[in-house]
Amino acid sequence: MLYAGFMSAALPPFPQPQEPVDKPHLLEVGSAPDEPCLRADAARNRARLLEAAARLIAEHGAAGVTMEAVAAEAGVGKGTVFRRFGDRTGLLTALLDHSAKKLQADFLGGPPPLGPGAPPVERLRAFGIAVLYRSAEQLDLQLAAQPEPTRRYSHPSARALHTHVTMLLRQTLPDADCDLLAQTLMAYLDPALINHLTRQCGMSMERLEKGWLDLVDRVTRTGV
Amino acid sequence: MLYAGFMSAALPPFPQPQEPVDKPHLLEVGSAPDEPCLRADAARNRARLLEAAARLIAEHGAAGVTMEAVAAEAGVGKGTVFRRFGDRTGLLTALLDHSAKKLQADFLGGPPPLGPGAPPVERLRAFGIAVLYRSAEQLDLQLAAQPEPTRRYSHPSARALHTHVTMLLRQTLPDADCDLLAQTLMAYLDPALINHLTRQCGMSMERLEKGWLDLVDRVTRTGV
DNA sequence: TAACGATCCGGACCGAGGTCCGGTTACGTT
DNA sequence: AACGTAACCGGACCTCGGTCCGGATCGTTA
Repeated sequence: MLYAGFMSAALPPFPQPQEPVDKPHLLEVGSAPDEPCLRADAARNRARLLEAAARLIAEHGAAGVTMEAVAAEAGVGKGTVFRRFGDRTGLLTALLDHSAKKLQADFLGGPPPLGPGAPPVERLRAFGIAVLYRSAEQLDLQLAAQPEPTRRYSHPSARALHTHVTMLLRQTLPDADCDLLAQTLMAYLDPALINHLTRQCGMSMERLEKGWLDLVDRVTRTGV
Repeated sequence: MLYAGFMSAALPPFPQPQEPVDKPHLLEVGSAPDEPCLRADAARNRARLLEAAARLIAEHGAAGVTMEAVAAEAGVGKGTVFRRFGDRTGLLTALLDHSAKKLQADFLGGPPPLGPGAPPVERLRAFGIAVLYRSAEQLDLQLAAQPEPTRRYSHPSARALHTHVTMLLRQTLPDADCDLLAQTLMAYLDPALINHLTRQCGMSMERLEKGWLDLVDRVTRTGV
């Protein structure tokens, strides 16, 4: 099983034709009981689609899989795919949802140094390493799931990570513009960059890791 | 006139069907006299296409212009557009070529603090500000011209900037992994990020500017 | 200037993402 | 159990980026 999170939330009363429907519900830790829950057939199809996508991607690579093929493999109409996941990015993102939620759980409530309990800078270091390796594992999928430039940073998952880094930074550098610094740190962990450095420049993961630790040091080094 | 650089280089002897043809010739400072020069009609059409594209983009925005429309506006076949510029990204990049070359000339041979003559850190500061404002001016075009994640960092223009930053860093931090640090600094100047921060988060350019100066300080701050 | 070959042109063609809407199905209600 | 409606399904359809190749052009050589 590569996927998870089969429940999803529907939009407000209005079934306005062709809208996402499958918002990434990260960070919704026990809030509003707002889960209309899919109709039985819809849920079944959703599951089938994720399975089918995972199968095809394992076989042909994320880049070589067409939406129509996924629909066919799932024994479902093309419209159903788009109704459920909005667009290609949405489907791919849903496949990453499991590991995304796990990561989030780890740094929100897991054991130190990733989770609470360790000093902020320590957590920051661990965070980077964790993200680095997670991205490396699923590079192809991460790349294929990357939305167009306009949406890249507004994506809920990206914002969650960014928010966390900002918080850690603020605990260390109360007077700095942590929002911007966090953005910079996150940029270092961008899958596209990791891809470039490892596959096109031939750098080793160890080097990237060292680079992260060094970067964190430099950024958090308080005044001269 | 928004465009420039009407000359272009053709590929080796073999006219292998459907290949770029219009490589961005940045960094070719007076090297090989390797410029077969386009045939008259080809050059004429290239110019027409750039004009047409600039017109349409000014009118409908970079995102709302189709390749076919550009071809039509230029009174040319669709195939001609792709033969000349390879793909959509290629055409958009060509439109940015003028300002790209100007920027490059400025920091390679212009007056300090951008050009040689000022201390490296000073040049780095000026460089970031310059790139920041250049991107802000042509945000839409820069966004639309951004290639897919896999090619983003390998693009010649990006590499040129990166190389320069690396050099400046190495003059300041001879013992650091300047390649990686440069990548981080460049990431701060990514058009997609600037777009997000200014238009989606509502930050001011002044804040971004301060952020850059601060970042450069932190990164170049030599050991405790 | 006539003829020839390399280069280029154009628009029909293809594949893939995304949309639409008539028909179908699930589920609460009576 | 029959019914009504909201939600869902499917696949035809559209658009747009990108490809292909027969035919037209340019520039050169004789």
